[in-house]
Amino acid sequence: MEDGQRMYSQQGGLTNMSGNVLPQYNMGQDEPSDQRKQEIGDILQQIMTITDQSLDEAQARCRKHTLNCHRMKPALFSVLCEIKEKTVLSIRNSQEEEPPDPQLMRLDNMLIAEGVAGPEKGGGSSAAANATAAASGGQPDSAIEHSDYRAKLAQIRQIYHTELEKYEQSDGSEIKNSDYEAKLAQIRQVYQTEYGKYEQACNEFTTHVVNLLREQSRTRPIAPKEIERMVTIIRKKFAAIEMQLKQSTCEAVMILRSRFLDARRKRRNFSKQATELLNEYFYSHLSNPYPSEEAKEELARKCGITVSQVSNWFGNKRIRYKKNINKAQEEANMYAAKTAAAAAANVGPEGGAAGYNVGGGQAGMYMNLNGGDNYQSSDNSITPHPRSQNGSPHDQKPDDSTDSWCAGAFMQGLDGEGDNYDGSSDEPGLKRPKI
DNA sequence: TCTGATGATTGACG
DNA sequence: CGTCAATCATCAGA
Repeated sequence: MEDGQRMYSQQGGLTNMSGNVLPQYNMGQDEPSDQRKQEIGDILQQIMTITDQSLDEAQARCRKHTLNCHRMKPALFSVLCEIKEKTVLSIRNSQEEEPPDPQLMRLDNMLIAEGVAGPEKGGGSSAAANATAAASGGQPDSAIEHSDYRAKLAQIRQIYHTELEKYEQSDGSEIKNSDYEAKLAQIRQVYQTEYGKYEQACNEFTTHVVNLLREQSRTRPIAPKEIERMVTIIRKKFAAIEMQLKQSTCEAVMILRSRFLDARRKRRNFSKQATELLNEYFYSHLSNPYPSEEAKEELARKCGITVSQVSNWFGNKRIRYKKNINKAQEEANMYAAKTAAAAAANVGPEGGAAGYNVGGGQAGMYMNLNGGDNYQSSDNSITPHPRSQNGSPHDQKPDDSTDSWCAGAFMQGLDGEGDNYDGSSDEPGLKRPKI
């Protein structure tokens, strides 16, 4: 804009950028009269200073009016426009039609792929459309100040980043399956909100500038084309912010995803106390180690883990107990003794090990099963393994899970309260080869 | 570094 | 849907 001021000399002579006089713009007069010279000088002076005057002054309005009504104005105006056409525009015309930023395209593609942006689910496009509608449909005179605009941008950025951090920090250690979708949705929402705000700010500012230019175009040679160009320049400036927003969103999605994938495989041992509690429950319900939903919830609460973790634990425990009964028995012994001791301390000798239906029976039962009665009947064609050998049941696919847990071994009396565990039965033959 | 223990995941089954 | 069985991936102690 300032080039305009430099372009026009006080004498009314017109110079181009290099300062040469342009004779063809001498209004066609060989020798303009002094008065005419004076008039032209006046009007140019007014034109040059008009941008320095504040817009809302009544006085300024008055001056603008007189300027606009000046009889020389149309002629001068067209000349100025022509000059501009030939200088400024031709300079800038060369750098139009830039291809879209490839990085922005990449970001866009990723956001669409992740479902953060895109048409489905009322994505960013609709938010953008809303923002556009709001901005364009709104008052055109919503001329925000320059400082306002900066503050707004800063605000957008800040809000976005605080939100982002909130999501990143919120117990990132444990991301469960359901959480992932929820968090992605949160990111999507933040992104769309912020994108909307960004669009709105951009549009407001653009509108503001356009209005300003239109206003000034009445007194200065500003062509519609130039206004358009200014709009694209503004968009370009704003694009940096857009890029930042998209980049941050992409990062957030990537972080979320990697954390989620990590969390799936990460394994943290339960606390000793939790394991203790679980083991106590397991061994005290060894005849039927299938806790009800309520029991699971109770255990989960006591252990500070989730119900599904309790389920996992019992699933693992059962299968591993069966796989290695010998060892498990030692453990069972331990827990039986422990509880017995605890009970003895609390209640008295008679109440000891009340809950422990385990019984040395297990091992024996298990043996019996394999050795004798009905086990092989259930086991199809496979020849029954002689108990004494460690030929071991580990190859039994159909397994003993037929009617009851662990080959139905512990079914009977074991459940009874009274009987405490006698670790007497030790069956070396039970040892099964490790897989 | 090796190895057993262990929590989590997956596919099959009833 | 809950469970089993196999398997994976990591932890933790030697």
